[in-house]
Amino acid sequence: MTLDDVAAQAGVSAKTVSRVVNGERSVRPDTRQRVLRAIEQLDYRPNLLARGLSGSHAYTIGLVYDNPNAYYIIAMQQGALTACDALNFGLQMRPCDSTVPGLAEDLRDFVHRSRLSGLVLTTPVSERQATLRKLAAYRIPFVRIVSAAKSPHDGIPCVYVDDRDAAYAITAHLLQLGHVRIGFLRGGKQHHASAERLQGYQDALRHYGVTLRKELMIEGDYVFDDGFRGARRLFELAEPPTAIFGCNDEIAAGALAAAQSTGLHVPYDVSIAGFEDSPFSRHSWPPLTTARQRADVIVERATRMLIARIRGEHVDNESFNPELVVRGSTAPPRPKSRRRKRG
Amino acid sequence: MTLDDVAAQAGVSAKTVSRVVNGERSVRPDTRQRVLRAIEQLDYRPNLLARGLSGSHAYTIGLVYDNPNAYYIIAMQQGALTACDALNFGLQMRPCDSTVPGLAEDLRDFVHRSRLSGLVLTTPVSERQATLRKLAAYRIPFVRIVSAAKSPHDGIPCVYVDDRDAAYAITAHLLQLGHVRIGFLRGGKQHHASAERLQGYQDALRHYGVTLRKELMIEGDYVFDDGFRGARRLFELAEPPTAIFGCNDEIAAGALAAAQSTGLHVPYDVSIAGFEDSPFSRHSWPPLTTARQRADVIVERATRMLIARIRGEHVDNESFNPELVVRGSTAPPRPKSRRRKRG
DNA sequence: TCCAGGTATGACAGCGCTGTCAAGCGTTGC
DNA sequence: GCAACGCTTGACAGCGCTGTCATACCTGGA
Repeated sequence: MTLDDVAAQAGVSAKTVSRVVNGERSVRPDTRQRVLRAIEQLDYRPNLLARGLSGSHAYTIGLVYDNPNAYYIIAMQQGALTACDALNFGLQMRPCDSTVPGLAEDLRDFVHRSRLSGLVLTTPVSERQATLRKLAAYRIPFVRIVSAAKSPHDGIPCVYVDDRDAAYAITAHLLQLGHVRIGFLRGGKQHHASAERLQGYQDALRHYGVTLRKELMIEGDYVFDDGFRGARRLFELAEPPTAIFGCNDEIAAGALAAAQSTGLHVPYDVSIAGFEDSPFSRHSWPPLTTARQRADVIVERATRMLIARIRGEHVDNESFNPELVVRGSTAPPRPKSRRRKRG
Repeated sequence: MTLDDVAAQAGVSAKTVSRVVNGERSVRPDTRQRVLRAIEQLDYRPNLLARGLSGSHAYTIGLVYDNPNAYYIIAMQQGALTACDALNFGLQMRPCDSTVPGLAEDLRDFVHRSRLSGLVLTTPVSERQATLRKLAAYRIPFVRIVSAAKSPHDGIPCVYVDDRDAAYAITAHLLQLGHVRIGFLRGGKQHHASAERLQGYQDALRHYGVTLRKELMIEGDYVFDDGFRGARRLFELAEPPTAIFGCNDEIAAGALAAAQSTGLHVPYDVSIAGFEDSPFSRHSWPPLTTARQRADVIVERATRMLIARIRGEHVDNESFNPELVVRGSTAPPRPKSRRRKRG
C-alpha cells in the first residue's frame, strides 16, 4: 500500500494524499473526506523510512530522560509509544546526564544526526533553564514535563504535574491519622519536584498548625540507601518521628528497610509513606501508602502535544494531579506509653 | 556525509562503498582498506532510512519479550541497543503474550509490516517450539536465548544460559550453611528456566544426600504475591523449612515480606535466596542472596549473532553462566531450641 | 596466444515519500 | 467584464541507499 494506491482510489494526486496524511490545512473538506475514506478502505499506513528520507525531518521524536528508575522509564516509553503509533511517528529513547555541561549541544547533535522531529524532555532535564533556552535558540521543537502547581508563563509548551498538592495530601493524611512528628526524607535535589514535595509537606504542617522542625527534614538523593540512612538518623533522635514521608518510593523502601533493621514495626511503631506508586510500593511489606503518578499517561499527552506542535498546530499547556493511594504502611500512631523497641 | 562522498574520497563507486559497509566478500582487500580509510576520515555513518527504503529489509531488528519485569526489559533493551548502535542497525521493542495462539503469525506480520531484518527471541517466547518452527518456515532470521545446561543441537542458533548450574550453586550455598529443610518456590511454569532451576535445586539436594520433600516445593508464578502466599504455606507446615529458595527475586521478595509479616527474622529465623540480581534483591532488608544474570550482556551477544547471521556469516552458539551473589538474607540455621516466633 | 569462467567493479533504476514550484480555479473589487 | 488574488491541486525531482545487471579484469589451461 503506497500513497499512489490511495491516490488512485480517491481520484487525486499522491501529493494531495500526503497533505491529508500530514494534516495540512489547504485541502478542501470534501477532498479530505474522499482521501480519508480511501486510506481507511486500503488500511494505508505511511512508510516512516520514505517520509524520513524525503522530508525535512525523520518523523521521529526523541524521549530524553535522566532517571535511574526502570519502572519509570518503561512507563514513559509505553506512553510515548502509544502516541507515536497512533500518529505514525517513530520513537528514539535518549538517556542522558542532566548535569553535564554541553547537554544542549549534545541534544542538538542527537537531533540533527537522526534528523529528529522534536524532543520530549522529562525531569530533571526539563528544569534546566539554560538548556531549554539553547534548544529553543537552535529551533528544536520540544515539549517539557515539569513539576509545578500552576501553568508556567514562559511561552514554552509543557505538561505540568502538581507534586505540591499531592505531597500536601499525603502529609494531611498522616496528620489526620494523628501524627504530629512527621519526618521528611528529601531526595533528588536536582529535581524541582522534590522542592515542590517539600513545599507541600510544609504547607500541610502549617495549615494544621504544626511547627516545622529542621531535624525532621533530611536531605538525600532519590535512592534506597539515602532512605535507609536518613530514616536511621531520624530513629536515633531523642524524640523520633512517628511517621516518615519519603520523597519517592525508593526512599520510602529504604526507610522501611531501616525500620525493619531497627526492629520497629511498620505501621504500628512508625508509619511510612512514599511517592510514585512504583511496584516497590506494592511489593514491600507492608505495602506503601503513596501518590499515584501515571507517567505513561503524562508522557503520552506530552508526546501528542509535541507532534501537534511539529505539525504547526496550536497547543495549550496541560496539567495532571497525582492521586493519594492509602495502603498498609500508614496507621495512627501508637500511644507513647505502649511504644517500645523490638528485636 | 553520503556514500558518494566516501566514494569520491576513496576513488571508487558508491556501490563498492556500499559493499564494504555491508561486509560483502567480493571486494579486493586493498580496495576495502581504501574505502575503510575514507569512511573513517569522513566519519561516515550510513543512513538507516535510506538503506531501509532501498534494501530488501529495514536494517532493524525486533526484540521480542514476554516479561513483566521492568528491570529486565531495560537491561535487555540496553544490551540490544549497544549492539545495534555499533553495527548501524535500528531496534524495535516488541512485547507480546507468549501463550496466545497465532503468535508466530503475529510476529511474521510484525516483521513484514516493518520489513524487519530479524528477531531476537527471549524467554519464554524462545521456548515455544511450534512458534520457532513456523518462524523458520517463514524464513525469518532469528536468534533465541534459552535456558539450557548445554548447547541445543536443533540447528537453530541460540545463546543459552545455564540456570541449572546457578540454582545448584545457590542450593549448595544453603546446604553448606547447614540447612537441610530448604523450601523451593517455583514460578513461571511457562519458562523452561524455572524447570532448570528446580532441577538444579534437586540435583544439589541429591548430591548432598538430602531427601527431596514434596511439601517443600510449591508451584506459583514469577510474581510477588505467589512468593508471599507460597512462603506463608511453608511457614505453616508442622516442620517449616529453615531456608527458602525463590525461583526469582520477585518471588523471594514476596517470601521476605511473608516472613516479616509472620514475625520471622531474616536470616536468623529463616534464610531466603532469590535469582536474578534485580534491584529488588539489593533494595530489600536484608538484601537478598541471589544469582547474577547479565541480561544486557546476554542480549547484546544475541543481537550481534543475529546481525552476523543476517549478513550471511557463520555463527556458533554461545553460553553464559549466572554467578552466585551472597548477601545478608542467608545465614546458618538457628539451633532448634532457640528458634521462636516473634510477634 | 586465446578463450572460458570466475571475480571485482560500476551504471542505473527505483524504493515511497515530501519540497518546490507552477497551474488551475473560483472569488472579489473596480 | 477583467485583473488580481487566494485557495486548492498536481507534476516532478530527488532524498541516500541497495538490487540488478552489465562490464572490466584476472587467472589458468589448451
